[in-house]
Amino acid sequence: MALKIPGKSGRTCADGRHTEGSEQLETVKKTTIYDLAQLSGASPSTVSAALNGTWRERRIKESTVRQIQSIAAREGYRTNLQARGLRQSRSGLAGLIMPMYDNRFFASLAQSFEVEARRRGLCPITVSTHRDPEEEQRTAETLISYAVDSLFIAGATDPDAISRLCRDAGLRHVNVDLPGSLAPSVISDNLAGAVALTEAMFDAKPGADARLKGRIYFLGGREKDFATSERIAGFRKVVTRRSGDFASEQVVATGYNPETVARQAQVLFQNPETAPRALLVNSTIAFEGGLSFLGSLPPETVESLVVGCYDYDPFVRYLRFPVVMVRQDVEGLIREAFQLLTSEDTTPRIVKVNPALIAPG
Amino acid sequence: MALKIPGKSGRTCADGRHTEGSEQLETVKKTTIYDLAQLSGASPSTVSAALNGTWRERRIKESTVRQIQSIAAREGYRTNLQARGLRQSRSGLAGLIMPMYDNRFFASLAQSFEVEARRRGLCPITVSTHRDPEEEQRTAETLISYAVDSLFIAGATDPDAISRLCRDAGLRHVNVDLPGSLAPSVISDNLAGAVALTEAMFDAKPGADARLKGRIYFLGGREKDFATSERIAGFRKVVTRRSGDFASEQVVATGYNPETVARQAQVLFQNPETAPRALLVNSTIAFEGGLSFLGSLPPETVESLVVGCYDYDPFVRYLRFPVVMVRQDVEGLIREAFQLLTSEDTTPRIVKVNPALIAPG
DNA sequence: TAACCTTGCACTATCGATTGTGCAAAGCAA
DNA sequence: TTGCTTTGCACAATCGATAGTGCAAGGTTA
Repeated sequence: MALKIPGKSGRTCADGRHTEGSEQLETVKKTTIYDLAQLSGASPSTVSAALNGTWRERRIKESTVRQIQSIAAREGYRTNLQARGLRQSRSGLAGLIMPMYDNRFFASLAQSFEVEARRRGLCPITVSTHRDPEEEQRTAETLISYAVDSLFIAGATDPDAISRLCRDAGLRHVNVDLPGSLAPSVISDNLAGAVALTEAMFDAKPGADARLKGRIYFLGGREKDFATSERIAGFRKVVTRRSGDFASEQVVATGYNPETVARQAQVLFQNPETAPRALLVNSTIAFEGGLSFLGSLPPETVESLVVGCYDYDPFVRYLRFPVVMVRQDVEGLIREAFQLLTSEDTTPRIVKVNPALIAPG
Repeated sequence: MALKIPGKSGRTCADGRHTEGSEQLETVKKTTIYDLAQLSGASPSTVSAALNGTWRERRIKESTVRQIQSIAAREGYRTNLQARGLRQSRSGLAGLIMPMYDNRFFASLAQSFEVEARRRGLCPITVSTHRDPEEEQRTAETLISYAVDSLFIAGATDPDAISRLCRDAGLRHVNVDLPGSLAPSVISDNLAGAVALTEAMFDAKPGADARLKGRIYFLGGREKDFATSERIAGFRKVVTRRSGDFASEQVVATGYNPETVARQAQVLFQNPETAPRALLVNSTIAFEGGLSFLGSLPPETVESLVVGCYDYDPFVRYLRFPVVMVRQDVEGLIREAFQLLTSEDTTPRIVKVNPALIAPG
């Protein structure tokens, strides 16, 4: 499938220009407020005030300030933020801990997070932890040690463990996407999303209430997962109402692994009596597995199938068949998260944000 | 298309548990080496050495060390990394600046970066800048001010501007994906990739050399972009050789915007004499636009088309028609980047890493 | 002109670590 | 016992900023 492109070697060097070169990496001495004090004839504290904006309240003459500022600019002065952070025990950093980057949802989450953080004058910093609980802890500890001013914990395996760390450090934090019991949490309304998605699947073709009786399935995810269990509940609710009937076999949720999901789909289609007429796949990752199996079915079977995906990926819109998707309101999640963070009330609670239904086409 | 799911409101509160509550956020006083010194009867410097691993060379008795360590553990001591960083003028942080997260390539890049950084005992930190040159500069300055130990600059609009900032700060850095002239750079071998992709498109159906003469097009990207121009060169080289002919109209590269690309595709297909029989789309973003147009064509036209995409997305494999893709060797890029960074030689140069061809199916 | 207020800044402690240096006690050889 | 080396640690300076406080010079009011 993946072919290494035959080049001279796996690695090529070229273009050994020596235009400017960076000679003395270690020699550079960064200019400090003390240097500027020397140069301007003012004291370090005056220089500091002139440059950090507190000069008015410290009653420094405006002309002095301007002079210092121009010298600072000339010398290429940059505030040492570690020193400032140490003194103020704040850093101006806002941290986001996520499981991974290469997933539409988390990628957009990071994107929105950065926008909102910058809007608030914070420097956003993102670290992913690969769903490794220890890595999560270590990362949280590290960020705390750098005195981040706030921490967003998205999709952590153990949010409460991180909460405890934050609490010990007196650090404001929120859980996003996966709730915890020790801090405010913002999550998608998975139940509402699943209800809407399932309804949409029933409504996709006329006469579905009877046609889909016992033939609509929920595929992918883990029943114990908070989000999955809520989604299953929504699915079940609608199926029961529309079909007048619900069997536990209609839920196959034993993981996200694409290969596993593909196998499970295959099993579902084996018995023509009960073969799916509608398939709700939980997450794009599981969906990849579903797709790789559906590709092996005869086109007419696939065409007659109603497919839903609880997650969003733009390319899914261009598949051989229409797919109803649910997209989480990432901007909404982040906005609420910042709101929770800035509110005085830090009692643990859950705020739900409604996702959006993405119709096919 | 996107319907707000009708809930009671856009926002729901629930579950106002008061289990543990975090009362005194501001009150917490973090324990320092001075506290531990008090508790253990040792001096702060001894405590410091006991905890940071330098105790052997400072000739501290092992029993003392153990005692201090156990007290530290009991008190939940965490090193204040800002203080350490200030003193050592190093931070233990490795920074990555990227344009965005929600793109497979950059997402994987961040992922690989984190793995490699952790392997080297660094704390990886990623910030995206939305292709905004000023944001890039600001972010670089901020990271430098936090004394990151190294900086990876991926896909920056102006790598050299960032290089200058780094140089002034004596900071090791590399360019990734987009080369600069002031620092070592690691990039994909776009020419080789385009050559391989174009060849694969010619080889997709027998007798293509004649059939595709004047009917194979390059779509998307900007000719001035470094990567795009290299890819066009590769495309052109193969087309010229296989068709014995190449017209400048066969390249339509005026941006990545999906809507624009869709329009341009439409124009290409208007004249049946010259309508594309093969289409190489540059980047998945442009590909989205191409897809949305192809969806409007009669299925048989699309089926007979040979499609290539210079970029990778797993869902593209499940489209109505086969697509040859090129996937950049992200792990390779990052590995080379770290190598360049740790080498003593900081002269600007370019290292090329071969991408991989992903055959359809 | 005395008493007081305002302006404009300098001095100095402080944040929490690291690190060069000094020095007493213990150990050892002569 | 003397003199020297090693062991084990304490002291104090330092990184670069911020912030509380003090104080002289110039203005104002009575």
